Formats: sequence, structure tokens, C-alpha cells
Amino acid sequence: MSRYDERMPADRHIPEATVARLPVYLRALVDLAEAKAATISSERLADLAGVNAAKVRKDLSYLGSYGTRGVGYDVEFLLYQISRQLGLTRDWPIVIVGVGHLGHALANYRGFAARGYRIVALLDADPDKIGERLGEHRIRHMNELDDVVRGEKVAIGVIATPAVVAQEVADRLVNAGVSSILNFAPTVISVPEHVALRKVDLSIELQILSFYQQRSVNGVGGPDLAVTARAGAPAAIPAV
Amino acid sequence: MSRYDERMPADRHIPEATVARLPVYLRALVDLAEAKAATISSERLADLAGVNAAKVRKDLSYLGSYGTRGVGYDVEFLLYQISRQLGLTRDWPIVIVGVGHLGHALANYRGFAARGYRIVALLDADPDKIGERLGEHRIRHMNELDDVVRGEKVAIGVIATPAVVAQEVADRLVNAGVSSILNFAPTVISVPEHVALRKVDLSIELQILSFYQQRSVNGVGGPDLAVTARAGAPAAIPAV
DNA sequence: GCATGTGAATAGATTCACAGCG
DNA sequence: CGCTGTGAATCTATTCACATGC
Repeated sequence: MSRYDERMPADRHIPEATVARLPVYLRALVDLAEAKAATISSERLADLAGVNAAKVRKDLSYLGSYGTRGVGYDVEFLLYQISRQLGLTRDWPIVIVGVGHLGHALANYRGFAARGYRIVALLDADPDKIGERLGEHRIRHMNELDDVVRGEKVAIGVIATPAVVAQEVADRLVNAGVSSILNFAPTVISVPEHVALRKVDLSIELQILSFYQQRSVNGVGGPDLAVTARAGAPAAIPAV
Repeated sequence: MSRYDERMPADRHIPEATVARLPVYLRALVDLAEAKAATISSERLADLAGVNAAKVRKDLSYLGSYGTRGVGYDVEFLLYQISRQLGLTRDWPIVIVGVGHLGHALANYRGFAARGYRIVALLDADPDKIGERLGEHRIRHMNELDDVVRGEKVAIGVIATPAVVAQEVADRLVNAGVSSILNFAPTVISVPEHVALRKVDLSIELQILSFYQQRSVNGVGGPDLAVTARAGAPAAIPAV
């Protein structure tokens, strides 16, 4: 803490596109910190994040004037600021609903715990799965959803069920008090305005690729999906 | 075929944001076709896709003038046109590299086969896994990557390895001739210009949610992540 | 009459280019 | 001098609103 409260919050409005890139910068900063780098320039951070330097500077400027002209950004300081913005300085209890292959993968994903996302329950509707152990969790029945969410003050729900039940699960999560949902089910779900929703859809990503693939074969002007060379990188992940 | 060649291709430039929505429209159309709907208005399709009607019309207009004023769009016809644009009328051999929990989930994901994405090989570097059966596949060793890609004319590679080896795998895929990559490894990878790249990053999505979650708790203006309202919760029809 | 298709208007994101400052 | 921070310019996407045509 100590040295980090010198400068203050800065609650400007941060553009959505910027928010989506903060986790990428964060990851690069974690690597840099591990490599004992003290400072980093926008140029180099841009390389690591696969974007260009102007974008890095503009993005970071929304958080505040955290750099030093002629020098760059202090790695530890920036790391802390971005973590704080992303809410990673606190603990986020989450539930995963649907423990099929994907649910399994999510439950085992180490990137969650590492960032403060603590799985408090794995829920499934299949009686055969109830009780099954998975890491440090036992799979519990869907009808415990309400108790778990309320009891553990779960704010984020992850849906990894089949498409048919996804909307129903979303409704139950929202009713129980969840206010952010990450949906992996391959279907559109709708939630009330006050609930934040993001989706991850595997087959959609492939379809986007085959669109451009096909185009490039046909010689019709390619996309700008490709990376700028061997340095800059990924393209925009469209809205959702 | 027959009736579908009446009108022609229309190779306008299609905006990236539009391309990303076509698979969503497609899924809605598949459901509609199964439900025997003959035509669909932009209004209703918008509901099913979770967007607004103006966007649907603008998006579809990039493909051509495929609707009928006063009536709407012919479901089957539009279904075909979008499939064609997305390259789903052909077969896409893909390889999945990295068969951990996520790779398993991907290998078992039914949405791939359904759309013409045919898994031709599952590759892993871990000797213990080689030979293991998984659905109709045996896991093969990474060093067969080149042969498989060339032999089966694989255009799309899926990376589901740990972050540390992702760049190396990407390089090998590109060298072998793959020209589209879907990256699930939690790291930025870079590829040559002519290769299309998309990424799916689970922990980034959670971080984006906790950003907004935190903001809403603090009362700082929320995002527009949430869906329009409670409007059209799609009809329950499995598929996709 | 009714829903599409589309120019025009608006909003949002990216990039440029350079002043400002350590 | 070097690198940040940021207005201004540009590019992309969304939304509006209505003429168009079945």
C-alpha cells in the first residue's frame, strides 16, 4: 500500500475498448515484474501486448498520468493501478453452472484462482454428477444455486450448460442476486439492464476465421485480423 | 443449390463487426428453419440475436438485397447466403494442439462438427497422452504436426496449450501452412500478416466483468454491456 | 400498408503528431 | 533528449429516419 496512495483514483470514464485491453497489459506487467524490470516504455509494453504504442498511452492516460516523461512507466506501480481498476485487489466468489467437459476445464483453469476469482460452487442438474469431486470441490445440485449465491455473496456467475437451459439458468442467477454473467453456452441470453453480460462462443470464433479464410483464398481483400507483422498482434475482439 | 444461384455473390467489403454477428444470425435462422418459419422480419431476427433491427438490416444489406419489402427475409434463403459467406458450405479440416482439460472440451464440442469443422488431429507433447483415445481420435505427438497439416490441407489451427509454448506452436502451425489460428492460450502470440488470428481468453473475460462489477458497486456509471432488456429470449431449440 | 435498404447523422475507437516535461 | 500525454484528424461502427418497392 504505502506508496500507492500518493496519487488518486481518477474516475474518468474509461472506454469499453480500453477496459478490454487492461487485462492484456496487466499480464505483460506481471511478466515484467517477474523479470525484475523496473520501468517500461509504451513502445515496449505495446509490443508485449500486441498493440501499438499510441494506443497504450491513450489507454493508460484514462487511468491517470501514471508515467514519467523521458522514462516510461513504473512496472510495479502500473501493475497495482491496473489491478485495482480491474477489481483484482479483492476477492470474487464465483459459481460455475454446468459441469460438462467445458465446466470441467473451467473448474481446473488455474488462471481464475490466480486473479482472485474463487470458485465457491460447481452446480449441475444431472443427478449422476452430484457429489463427484473435482479439485477441491464437490459438484452440487442446481437447486442449491439460490443458497450458494446468497450465502456466499456471489456476484459473478459462469454458465457452461447446454444452450437449451442457459436462459433459465441466467434467470435463476439473476434472481439469486448475481450481477455479472459470463456465458459459454452457444446461445443468446438476455438479462435485465443492471446485469453485465459477456459471452464466449467457440463456434462463432471459428466461423469468423473461416469467413476470412475463404475470402483470402478467393483473393477478395483480406481482413485486418492478421497481425501487423512479427510484433504487433491480435485484432479487435468484436463487441459481444 | 438450384434456386440459390438466382442472385449473385455481392463481394462488397463486409465490416469486421458485421462478420462477427453473422454467426449469431445464422444460429437464429437455424432455429427458425427447424421451427418451420418461412420468413423473418429484421425486427424479430434482431430480438433473437440480441441486437437492434437497424443493425440487422444494415448487416444483411452488406451481403446483398436479400429481403422483400413489406415481408421480411426468406429464412432458408438467408440461411444459405450467410452459410456461404461464412464458408460453411465447405469442409474445414482443423487440428487441435494441446489436449489438456480445455483441449478435451474442444475435442468433444459438438458445435464444431455440426458446422463443417472437422477435427483431423489432436496433438500433444506429453508422451503419456499419446495414443489415448478421445472420441474417434487418438492423441498424436506434436512432431506429426507438419505431416498432418500438409497431408490434410489443414487451414485452421486451434491452440489449447499452456501459455509458454503457444508462440512456438503458432510458429510451427504457420510454417506447416496453416493460415488461421484460434488461440486459447492465455498469452499474446504474433503471426505473419497473412495469417488470421483470433483469441479466446477466459480470465480476461472475467476481469472485464469484475471491472464493471466494481464500478457498479461504487456507483460509477455502468457499462452498456447488458442486453437490451427482457425482450426476445430465443425459442428453445438445441442445435448449434 | 409495411418492412426493407440506405444515405445522413452520431457516437466511438484508433492513429497522428507534437507540445510538454522530467 | 526521450517518452509521455493529449488535442485534432481519421476511420469504423451504430443509429436514425425515410424514400423505396413489393
